[in-house]
Amino acid sequence: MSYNPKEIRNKWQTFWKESETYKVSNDLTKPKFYVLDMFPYPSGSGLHVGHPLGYVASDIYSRYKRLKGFNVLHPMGFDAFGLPAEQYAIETGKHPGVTTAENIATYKRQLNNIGLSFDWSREVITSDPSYYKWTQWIFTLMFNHCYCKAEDKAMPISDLLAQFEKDGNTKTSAFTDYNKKFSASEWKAFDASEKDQILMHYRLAYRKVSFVNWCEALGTVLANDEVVNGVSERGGHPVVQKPLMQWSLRITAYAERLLQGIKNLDWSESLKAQQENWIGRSEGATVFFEVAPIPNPSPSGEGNLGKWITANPGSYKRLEAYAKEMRQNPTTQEARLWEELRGEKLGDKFRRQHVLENYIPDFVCLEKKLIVEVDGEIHFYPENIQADLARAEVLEELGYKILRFKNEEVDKNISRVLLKISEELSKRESSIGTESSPSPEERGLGGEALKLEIFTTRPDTIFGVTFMVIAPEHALLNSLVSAEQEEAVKAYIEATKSRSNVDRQASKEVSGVFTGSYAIHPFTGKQIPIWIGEYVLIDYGTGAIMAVPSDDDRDYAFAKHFGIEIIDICDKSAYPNATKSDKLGKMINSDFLNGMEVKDAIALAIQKLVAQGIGNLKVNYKLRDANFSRQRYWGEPFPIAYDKEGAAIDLPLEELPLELPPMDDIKPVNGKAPLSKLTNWSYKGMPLDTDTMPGNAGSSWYFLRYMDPNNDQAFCSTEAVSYWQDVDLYIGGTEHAVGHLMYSRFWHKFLYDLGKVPTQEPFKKLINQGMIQGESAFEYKVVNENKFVSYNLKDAYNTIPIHVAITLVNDKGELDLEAVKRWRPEQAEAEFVLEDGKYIVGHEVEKMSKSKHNVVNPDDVIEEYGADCFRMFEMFLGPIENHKPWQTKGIDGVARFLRKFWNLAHNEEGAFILTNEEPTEKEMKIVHTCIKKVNEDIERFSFNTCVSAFMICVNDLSDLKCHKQAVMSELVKLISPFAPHIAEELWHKMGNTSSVVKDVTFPQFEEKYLVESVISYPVSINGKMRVKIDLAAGISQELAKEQVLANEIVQKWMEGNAPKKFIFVPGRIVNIVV
RNA sequence: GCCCGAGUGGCGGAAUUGGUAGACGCGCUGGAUUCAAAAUCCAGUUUUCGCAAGGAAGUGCGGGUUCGAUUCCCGCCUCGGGUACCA
Repeated sequence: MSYNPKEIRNKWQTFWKESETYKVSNDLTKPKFYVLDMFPYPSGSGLHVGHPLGYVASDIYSRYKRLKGFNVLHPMGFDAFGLPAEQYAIETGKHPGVTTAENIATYKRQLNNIGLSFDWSREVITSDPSYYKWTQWIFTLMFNHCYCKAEDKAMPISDLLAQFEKDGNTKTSAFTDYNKKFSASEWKAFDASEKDQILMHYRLAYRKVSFVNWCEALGTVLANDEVVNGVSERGGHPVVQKPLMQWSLRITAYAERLLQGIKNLDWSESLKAQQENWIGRSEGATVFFEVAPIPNPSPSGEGNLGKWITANPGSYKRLEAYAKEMRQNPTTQEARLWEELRGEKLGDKFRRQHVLENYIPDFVCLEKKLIVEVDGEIHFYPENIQADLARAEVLEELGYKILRFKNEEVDKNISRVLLKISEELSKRESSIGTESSPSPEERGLGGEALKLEIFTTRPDTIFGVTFMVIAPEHALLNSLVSAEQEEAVKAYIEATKSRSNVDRQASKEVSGVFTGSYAIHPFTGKQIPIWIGEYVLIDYGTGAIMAVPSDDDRDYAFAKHFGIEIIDICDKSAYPNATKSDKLGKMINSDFLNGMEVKDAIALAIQKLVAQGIGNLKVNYKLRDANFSRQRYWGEPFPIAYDKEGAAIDLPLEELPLELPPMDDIKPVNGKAPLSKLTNWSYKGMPLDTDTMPGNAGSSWYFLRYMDPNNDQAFCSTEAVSYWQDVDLYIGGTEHAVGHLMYSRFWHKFLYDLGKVPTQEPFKKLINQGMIQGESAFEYKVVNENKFVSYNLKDAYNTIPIHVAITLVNDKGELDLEAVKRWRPEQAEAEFVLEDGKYIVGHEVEKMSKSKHNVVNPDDVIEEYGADCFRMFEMFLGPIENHKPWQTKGIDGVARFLRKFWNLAHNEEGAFILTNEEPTEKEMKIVHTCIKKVNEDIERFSFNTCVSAFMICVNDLSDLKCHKQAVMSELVKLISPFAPHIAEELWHKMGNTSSVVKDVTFPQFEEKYLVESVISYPVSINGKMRVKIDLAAGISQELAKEQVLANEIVQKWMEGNAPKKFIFVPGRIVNIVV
C-alpha cells in the first residue's frame, strides 16, 4: 500500500475515539501536567489555518508529556456567550442558542480533523446553565465580600457589618472609594437603602453609575469596539456617553497583588510589560492646597448679611434670578409637595428653590439642614446624574442631608413621602442657635477653609508650582468659579462636553480656562491661580494637579499658551540628554530643597508635607474597575433581585442557576436590556436585574472547571483542584494580553483568598502564538469602467485594487477568469486586459479574514495533504511566536518528507519491508542525534527545528537504505506527537497492538551512540576559519597544538611566524593568534 | 511621545552558555528519467573576483569589549505590537 494519509487518518481517528484514548482521569498516582489552549469563541465562519497553530503546538507538547509519564489534562471548550451570535440573531431571527450550537459543532469537527488529543468528556460551554450556575455563584461571592487592606485578602461583608455596628467605618481597613466617615450609631440609623448604597462602596461586585456608549439611532448600547471615531461602526450614527446604574468588579483592590504576581510568571517580557503598564503603579504624594476665599462682590444693595445668606457670594446674583424663575414654574409634583410643606405644616420651616452654595435645591429646611428633592425623568439623563453626584458631595460636606423622591412617589403616595420627611426632621437637631448657617469657617474638610487635593509624583518640584489645574468634571468646580469667570467657565465646560473622547484625544491642542480662584502655596504662601483644563483627567489621582511648567511638558505647554509664569527649579545641566519627564537634576530656587538631587528632594519634600499635615504618601494605579453589566440578552443573568427599598439581594446557591429565560424577540428597547421586556422576571416577588454579564465572566474561571467539569455540588471539587492545581502551559494569542488574563488572575486570587483554589496564579507558563496572515490577491479595476487589467499593465491605467478570492489563483499568480465570472456575476460581462494571454493578480500579505477573501480552510489542506502533513507544516513555518504569512505551496517539502518516512518501511510496490537486522553504529548515531535534538527542542517549544531534525534523520537513513525495525520503532515513537496518524499506522504494521500515542515511553537518547573517536576541528588563524583538522576525541592541548601546527595549510597561513597564542576549546574549536 | 519585541540569502527560517554564519525547507538553475508532462532522483544556489584552485566581503548602520561577536556593551536607523494628556 502506498502512503494514503486520508485513509489512515479516518482509520485511526475512529479508533482513538472508540477506545477513548484521550480520556483523562484524575489519577493521583501520576504527576500531573495541565496544558491549555485559550478558550475559543465559536464564530460562524469556522476555523482558518491560523487558528490551529497554537492548538497543534499544545497538542504536541501534551502528547510528549503523556509519553513522558505525566497525567496530562488537555481539554477544550467554548466561550459561547457573546455579541456576534446575538447580533446575528437580531438580524436573522435565529435564536443565539441555536446558532451557537451549530458553530460549536463545526469547530469540533474541524478540531477533530486535525487529530488533536482533547478529552471531549471535559468540554466546558459557558452558555450551559450547569456551567454558568457557578459563574453566578462566584459573582455572589464577590458581591458578599470586600477587600481587607490589613490582611491583604478578601473579607466577608458580614465581618464588615460587624465592624460598622461596633465602630462605624472609623476603624475598618476595608478597601473603599467611600470618603465619608460615620459612627456606629449613625450606621444603625441609616435606612435599608442607605446601607445598601454605602455597602456598594465596599463590595467587590458592586453597583455604581457608569457610562455606556449609547447610540440613539440604533436604539442600543454599543461595545467599545463597535464605536469608531465617536460614531457607530455600523451606520456611522453619533454615539454619546450615557450614565446607567451598572455592576462593576473591584479589581482595583487587587492592583498591587496583580502587579507583584507578574514577577514570577513564565510569560514573555512584552506580555508582562503590557500588564504592568496597564496596572500603571506610580508612587507619589497627595497634597492639600488651601483655596483663598473668592473676593466678595458685595451683593448689590442688600447690606444685611444675615444667617440666611447661604449662597456662594460669587454666584448668588445669577442663581437668585434663576431660582425666582423656577419658583414661578414648578412641576406639578413640586407644587403639590410645596402645598404640604409650606407654612411649617410639618413643624419646621421649608424654603423652596433657595440658593445653597452654588445650587438650588427644590426644598430646604435650613434649621434642620434637610434638603428634599423631587426628581423627574430628567435626572436620568447624562449631565444630570453626574451633576447630582457632585452637588450631593458638596452639600453633604456642609452638613446637609438630601432626601430624594421620584415624581411617581409624590403622585401615588404623598402621605408616605411626608411621613419620611417628618421622620427625618425629628431625627435631626436644629442647627439654629448652636451654630450659624454655613460660613466660610465651616466650609471644606474638617471645618477649615476649602482645600484642593492634588496628586503628584514629584513633590520635590513644589516650589516650581505656578498654577493649579482641575478636571472639567471636578466636584469643587462650582465652589471655585468666581462671578467674573462664570461665563467663560460655562462656555468651556460646554465645549469640552460636546467633544467626544476621541476628538479630545485626537487633537492635543492646549485648552483651559481660569476659574477666578487662587490656591495658597503651603510653603511660600503665594497665591496660585486655579485653572480648568481637559488634560487633567477626573478619574486619575484626585482629578487635580499642581502644575510645574519648568519640569513637565504638558504643564509647560499650558503655561506657554496662557502666558503663565515659569519658575526653574531643577538644574539638569549635568544630564545633557535628560527630558522633563526624567527624574534627574539638582534642585534650585527651592528653599529647603536647594542643592539636592531629585531623588533625595522627593523624600525630603514628602517628609515635610507629612510633618505639616498637608500631604501624604500615596500610590496610584491606572487600573480602573471595569463595567460588568451589558444591556444584552445572550449572557449570564445576574443572580440579583431588588427589594422594596431598591437594595440588591443575591440569590442563594440553591436558587442557581438563574436560567436565561427563552425569548423570541431579543432586540433591546430604548436602551434597556432585552430582559426588561419580561413581565415575570422576578424572584419571590422582587424584580430581578435585567442586565447580563459580559464575555469575560465565563472565561475568567473556565480553566478550573475542566478539572472537574460535571460536578453539580461545587464549581470544582477540592480534591480535583488540589491535584491539578493550575495551568502549567497556556497557549494563545496576544489579543487577550490584558483583558482575559488580567481578569482571570483577579478571579483566581479572589478564589484563593476564600480558600477555594491552592494557587495564587492560574497560568504558570504562557506562550503567545503568532498570527498567521493570509496572502490576498488583487484584480485591478479601471476607474469608472467595467474593465480589469493584469498586474504588470496596471500602471498604464487609473486603477483601484479589488480583493479577489485567493482560491481562484494558481501557483503562478494566474487568475481563473471563468471561475471569477461565476464568482462575481457583475464581472461576467467585464473586459479583462491580459498579459501573455494570462491575467496576473497582485499579492499582499494581510490579516486572514472573510472580507479579504484570503482565508485558507484547514479542512481543504487536510483533505489534500493529510492531517499529519498539515500539523507538521504549521510547525515548520517558524517559531510559534512569530507572525508569518501562509503559503500553501511550501507544504510540498513536508509532504515529501512524510512520503520518504513512509518509504523507509515500504518498497516501491507498497509492500512492508522492515527487517529485524541489527542497526549499525552509524544508523544508531543518526537516530539518537535526532532523539536528542527533538527532546531538547520540544522542551524549549522550538517545534520548527524538531521538524528539521526529523527531515535530516530521514534523509540520512534513506541514503543508507536503512529499513530496520529497530530503527523505525524508535522514530515512530519519536514522531507520534507530531504526526500521530502515520505513527499509529506504522506502529501497528510492526505488529504492535498497543497505541503509540499513549502506551509507549518517549525515546530517550543514549550518550554511547553519540560518542565520536575523532572530532573534526575548525582551525582559525587570527579568528578566521582556514581549515578543518581531525583530532582524536579527548586529545590534550599540547598534543593538539603539535598536530595542528604541523598542518600544511596552517603553516601557510602563519607565514613562518610563531604563534602568539594557541586557543583550544575541547570539542569546539582551535584558534591560533599570530 | 512612552513601554516591549524584531532586523540574517529571492522567501520561511537555523546557529541552545560568545566558538565553522546561512542547517532544514520553499523557490530558482542545470541534468537524469519520460514521446511529453506530472511525480521522482542527482548537482548547484549569500555577494563578489577568478576558467579553476583559491581569495575578499558579509547577520539593519556606526563604534567598543574579546584570541574569537548574529550572540555582550554604547549610540543610532527601520519595522511590528501595546499604550496614550495617568500628573
